[in-house]
Amino acid sequence: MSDRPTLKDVAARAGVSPMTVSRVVNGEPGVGPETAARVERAIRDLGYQRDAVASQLRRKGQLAHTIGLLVDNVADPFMAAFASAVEDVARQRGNVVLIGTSRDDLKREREVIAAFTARRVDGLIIIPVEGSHRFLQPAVSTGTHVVCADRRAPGLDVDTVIVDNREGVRDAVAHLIAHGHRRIAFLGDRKEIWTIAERHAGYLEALAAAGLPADPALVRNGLRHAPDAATAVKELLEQPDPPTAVFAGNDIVAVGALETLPPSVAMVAFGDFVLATRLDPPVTIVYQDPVAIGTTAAHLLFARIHGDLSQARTVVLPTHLIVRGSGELPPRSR
Amino acid sequence: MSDRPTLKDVAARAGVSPMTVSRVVNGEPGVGPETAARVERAIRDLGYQRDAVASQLRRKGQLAHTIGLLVDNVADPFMAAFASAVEDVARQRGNVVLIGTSRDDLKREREVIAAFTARRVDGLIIIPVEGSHRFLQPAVSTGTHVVCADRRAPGLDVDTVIVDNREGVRDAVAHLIAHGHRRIAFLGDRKEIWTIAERHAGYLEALAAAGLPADPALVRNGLRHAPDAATAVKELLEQPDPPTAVFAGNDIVAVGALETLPPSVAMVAFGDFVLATRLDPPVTIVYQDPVAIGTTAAHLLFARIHGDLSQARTVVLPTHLIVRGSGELPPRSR
DNA sequence: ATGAAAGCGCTAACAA
DNA sequence: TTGTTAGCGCTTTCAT
Repeated sequence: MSDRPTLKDVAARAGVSPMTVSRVVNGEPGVGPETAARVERAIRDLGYQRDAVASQLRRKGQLAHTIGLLVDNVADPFMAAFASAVEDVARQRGNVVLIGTSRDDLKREREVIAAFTARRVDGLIIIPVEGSHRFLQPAVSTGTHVVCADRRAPGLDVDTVIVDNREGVRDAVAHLIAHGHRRIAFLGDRKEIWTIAERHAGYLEALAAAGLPADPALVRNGLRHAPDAATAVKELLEQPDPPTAVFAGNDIVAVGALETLPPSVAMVAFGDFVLATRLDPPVTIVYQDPVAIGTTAAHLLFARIHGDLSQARTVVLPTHLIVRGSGELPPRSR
Repeated sequence: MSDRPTLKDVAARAGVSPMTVSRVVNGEPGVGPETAARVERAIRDLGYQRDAVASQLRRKGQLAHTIGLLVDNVADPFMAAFASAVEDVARQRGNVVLIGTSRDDLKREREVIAAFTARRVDGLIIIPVEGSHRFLQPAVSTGTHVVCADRRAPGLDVDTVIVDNREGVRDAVAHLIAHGHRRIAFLGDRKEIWTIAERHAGYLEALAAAGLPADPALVRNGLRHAPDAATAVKELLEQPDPPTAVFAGNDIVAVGALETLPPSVAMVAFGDFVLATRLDPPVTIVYQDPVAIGTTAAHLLFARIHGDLSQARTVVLPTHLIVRGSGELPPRSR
């Protein structure tokens, strides 16, 4: 296990100065073809690879070609697809991606982001957890660009890519109402999460628009994992005057709910999931495109990195109601 | 957008030498409490954060506390769960993770790995694509530790974490045979992928052990996406003497196959997937634990990074046949 | 076309 | 306890 070869080693072997090697490595002009060939040869012989760390240090104001990506949980299908899209764009642009997870914990988010900025990333794409993100301000003002995705971050004036959660849910709940439902349950993850709060608001707006009462007994929040949702559904259906329809606030909740939800109860879910079309009835969803969110966020970030100085903007991507059956069931007393 | 403050800036503000600030930042002894307090203050005032890049450069032989993780595709649920586990262990150990994807392309894999090693990662965890990995040898011999996960890499003598694919499939196909099936189809992803080749081998072994002929017309490989599998199933069932059971070589193929597979045809799938229990019939699977694979790989890597010099070893994790219904259906002519 | 000197931000090694 | 000097591997700047 020897040391990795340096510029100097290559220079010595090729019988030139380190500077000449540097020029060859970086494809800069001003090296004779004969010399260049000799240097190339030495590079290959030694298996030399430029040290990006050292290079970055000297090139002041230069880019690290590294971005940081912070998600809540990579194992979540939505975030996995999102992260995949970000990585793809980054790669096309010759960047590498540092990935980290917050697990819905602001302290952890701060630590991960600190570890990223300590490594001088050029920018960050984050799915922010609840809480103030003012701690990012110093990084932002010293040139680290930040883009928020999926959720807004309060007190942070940066580019943001979201979908219109409120509208998506409003339409979906109106859809259930149009099919005759009056008692519609809302199942959500932690309501501190921005998207969940928005979706809950959309739910309430749809009820209000139809002149229906909002019964708190039909709302269950804080469902983090699938089994939580399964239990919540069971409890909801056991109470007097149970819901005839259920709105699931995200894919994980939907999948959990489906473990205990009888096929006769109508359902619409926010976000798509595998095999939703294969269930009986197939599950009607509010579709959002994680790849589009990731791609858009990445493009915004790279625009900033490459000098875009315009005002921070918010891109709102559309959602689509995809009708498959479960949301069109009539209300049915059980 | 000012420059980020350096050690020197802090030193000037606190009226001490840079070295003293360095000591405070790194929690080293030999600084008077009074001085330390003044330095801390200056650090906070300026919003100073240590530059990990510069620090790493000087501390020769020291660690970057960064590892590289290469998967085929982060959006794949198996790899997402795997990556999540790796990230978790890395974080616990104070490391950050560079993530990259190969998309089943050796050239891309090489490029991503080169980008990682150029940044002096302490180690790599890779799900290798098909092909020689000898290009990693220089990195390995200059101290970059490598662990392979999920698949073996030919010609690379490094720690490897896999499951016993062959045995898992053998048992599953034997299970189908025990339930009376004689014509069992095999649906696989690209057979160049190590796991798929192993699974196919297990399939053939089970048939041979039961004295059944291996009909090539029942084998479909190269199914990369769900729709490919759906089409393959349709074609298989249309041919004369169609299969009465199907073995799906991975979760993606399974989900695709289920789009067109009639409930009367038996099925066992390799790898679990969401809602497998909710289908009719629920899907019998060969379970493998992506989190265990990721955790094990990460532990092996960190052991190496921290000086483990023992011979490269292979950890083989078990699989489990989880009986749910679809694999216990009797053969039925259609 | 090539090289020498200096320095990026930090820390190892050695004073004082 | 504190500071000085040198240098990590590279690139900028300025010479030749």
